[in-house]
Amino acid sequence: MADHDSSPPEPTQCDTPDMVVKLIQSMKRDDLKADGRPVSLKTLADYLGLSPATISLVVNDAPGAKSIGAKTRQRVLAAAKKFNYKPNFLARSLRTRQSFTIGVVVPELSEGYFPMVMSGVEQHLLHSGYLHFVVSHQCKPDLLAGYPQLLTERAVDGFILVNTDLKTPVEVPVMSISGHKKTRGVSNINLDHDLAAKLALEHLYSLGHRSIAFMKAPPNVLDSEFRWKGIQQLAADIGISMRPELCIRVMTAGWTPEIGYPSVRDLLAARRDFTAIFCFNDSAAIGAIRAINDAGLRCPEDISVIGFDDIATANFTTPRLTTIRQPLQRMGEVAAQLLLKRIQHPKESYPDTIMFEPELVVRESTAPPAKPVVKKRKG
Amino acid sequence: MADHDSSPPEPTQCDTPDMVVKLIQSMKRDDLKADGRPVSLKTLADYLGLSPATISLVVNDAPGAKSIGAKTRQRVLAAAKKFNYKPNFLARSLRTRQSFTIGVVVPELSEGYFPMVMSGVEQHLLHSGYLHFVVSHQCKPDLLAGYPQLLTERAVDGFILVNTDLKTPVEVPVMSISGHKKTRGVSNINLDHDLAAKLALEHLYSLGHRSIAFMKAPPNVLDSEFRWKGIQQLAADIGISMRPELCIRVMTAGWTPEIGYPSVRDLLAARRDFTAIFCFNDSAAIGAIRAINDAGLRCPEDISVIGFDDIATANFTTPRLTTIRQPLQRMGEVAAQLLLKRIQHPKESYPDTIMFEPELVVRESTAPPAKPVVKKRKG
DNA sequence: CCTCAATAGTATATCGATTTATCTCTTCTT
DNA sequence: AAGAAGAGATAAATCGATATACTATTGAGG
Repeated sequence: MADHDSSPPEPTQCDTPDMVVKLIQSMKRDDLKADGRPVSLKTLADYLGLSPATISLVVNDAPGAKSIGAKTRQRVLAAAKKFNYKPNFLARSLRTRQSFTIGVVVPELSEGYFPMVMSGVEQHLLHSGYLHFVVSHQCKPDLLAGYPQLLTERAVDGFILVNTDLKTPVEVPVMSISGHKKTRGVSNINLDHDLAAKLALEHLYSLGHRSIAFMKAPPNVLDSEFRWKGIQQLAADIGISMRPELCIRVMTAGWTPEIGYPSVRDLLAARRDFTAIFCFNDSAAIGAIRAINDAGLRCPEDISVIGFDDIATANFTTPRLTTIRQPLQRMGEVAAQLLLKRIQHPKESYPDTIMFEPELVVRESTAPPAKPVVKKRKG
Repeated sequence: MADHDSSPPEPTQCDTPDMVVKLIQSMKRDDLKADGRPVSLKTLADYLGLSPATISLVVNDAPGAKSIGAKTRQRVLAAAKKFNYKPNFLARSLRTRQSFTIGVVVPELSEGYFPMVMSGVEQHLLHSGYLHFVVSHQCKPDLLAGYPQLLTERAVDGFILVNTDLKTPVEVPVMSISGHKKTRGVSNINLDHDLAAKLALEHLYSLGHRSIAFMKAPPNVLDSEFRWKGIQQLAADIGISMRPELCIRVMTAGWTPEIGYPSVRDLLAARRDFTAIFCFNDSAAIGAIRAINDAGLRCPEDISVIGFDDIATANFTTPRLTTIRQPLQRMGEVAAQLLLKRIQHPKESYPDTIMFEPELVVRESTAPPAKPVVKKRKG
């Protein structure tokens, strides 16, 4: 009756229903039914004269598939392949309560920092069959409160927060990169800021710098306080005094050079009794160098600059940037990895903090001060 | 019987089932049922003594809700609010065949270019209740082929491609930024590269440059050929000769300064008979300047450099970068906007190309050549 | 009193998969 | 021959919402 050229394998007098005939006849693309919808379990079941349950079991190689004969199994797999059957993700997610989707919350999509973290995150997630939603809250309170909510409604299986604190807890595992807040259900991925301070300050100190300016990050850089504490501690230990007049604090949010520029410009307008400046990230450092140049000074001859992060551009600025490298991509990767572990094995216990080690990358923006200002008096 | 403190409004002898009693009693959070699952239509229906259909109609303010009385409507809305009812996205998407999700495909998550486009995209999508998946194909053929497939399985309502060509067509609307390929169902968002070439070359020409080097983008920068054609055309018009020896072509993929550096370093090692160089993007320009400095030359005194894109860092490098600005954020925004229109009104007809105008941003990296090399002979 | 229309809401099928309990045959055992 | 065991597959409930067709009631009009 049906004059189709390709018949179901093992034709056990399968009474092909109309729909299937149409399917076969209209087959421009093997993966679309006559109505333009993708092939479903049911279509496949009708085609093979089996039940949807059987198909499902075989296709997923589920435990229950043990009871399906080898021959049938082959038939199913062959048909699935022939019609390029792909399970409907929404239907499956609805049933299994797993979306294979992660929510990623970042302050903004800017240069340098976030792309590096994200590329680590993406790399691991994609390997594991997960996709992710990205939202950027711009440090606006309403978005900060709303996005986790929104993502929860979208049924994400977990969160990765980058430099972002949750206002209200969520019901799924959370990884927080540079978050620092100890919360139940949240694992933190942080840098060892004490070590970072040590690397940076000892480097400057060993070059001969004694009068150092510090650019403290704005409050919405959550690492800020920790990095600051590390710096203060170490300055005390080494014997570098942190004169308040030389500690500038950026107050505006953002991860672009625009952040570093005005504060250093203003500082230089007010005073020049320092030989180095420690910036809270590389972008700010680029802004700082620009301000130094604009003030008619040179980096590093007049003022050394050290940055933080080691973004891709750092190695190509003039001068090349000396900086404290954060293994950002790796941190993103580990965040993704641990998150998936926590999602897949929720019962186990997991570390609530994972610490990464920074690394000093010496390039050209730091050098011995031209006229070393040695401060003798201590404490 | 049920001694709960909060009874359903309008107690029309509603025979609260056990479940509801438990619900009320265990109410730590109003939005979770006793079993820890979110409140569903059914829960709400049982609670109010109505049918799920009614709740659905009212909550969605659907056309059919006209037939629901004002009093009932109020009760439903009040209860929905009280229990913080949020429809299950997966269930809804399954039924309505709309995921409110867009797939965004980019080559990589790098500095500069992509974050700017993405922030425009994100801004518009979020406003409209859409989220997006981001995948980066790294210019690898298998990923390039696989990701659109993957995203299709995830039931995205549309695609935004950034500097990416689809290998096989998809069934949903597509916006292609910097794509240039005319395909049915794909709208292109492009820059006017002829104008861009004009702006750049006339700027250099008017400064007195006659011997100009050109850095041609690698093949995986899809704008490459168009920008190149525009440049060649204009060079001919103006009377600037493009000597092949001065046309360098970057072959490796990537959007970091690392791309521009080696080619310019090698060029300078071979010859120095040019006074300006036109780079295919700002990152490459940063790399180029670095190579110029490393060769013991100065920018712009010895060699002027002009970039492309106007990324955030361009205004803070030393020297500040003269560049051709692409309205990247705006392009992302328009892509998102038109995509949603196409998704929501598929029948209408839409432009297959939207052209944006570039803008010349003059900063410090271009200046008159120290010893203008005037070439008199023409064609 | 009957009909028509409007009002208020519900029953039911559906979207496409997953999962568990069950059912039907064989075949083997005793 | 009865019963157990196992193989092979399925029926049916479920996930949570949406959309269409339908019922029941009331009131108005003739």
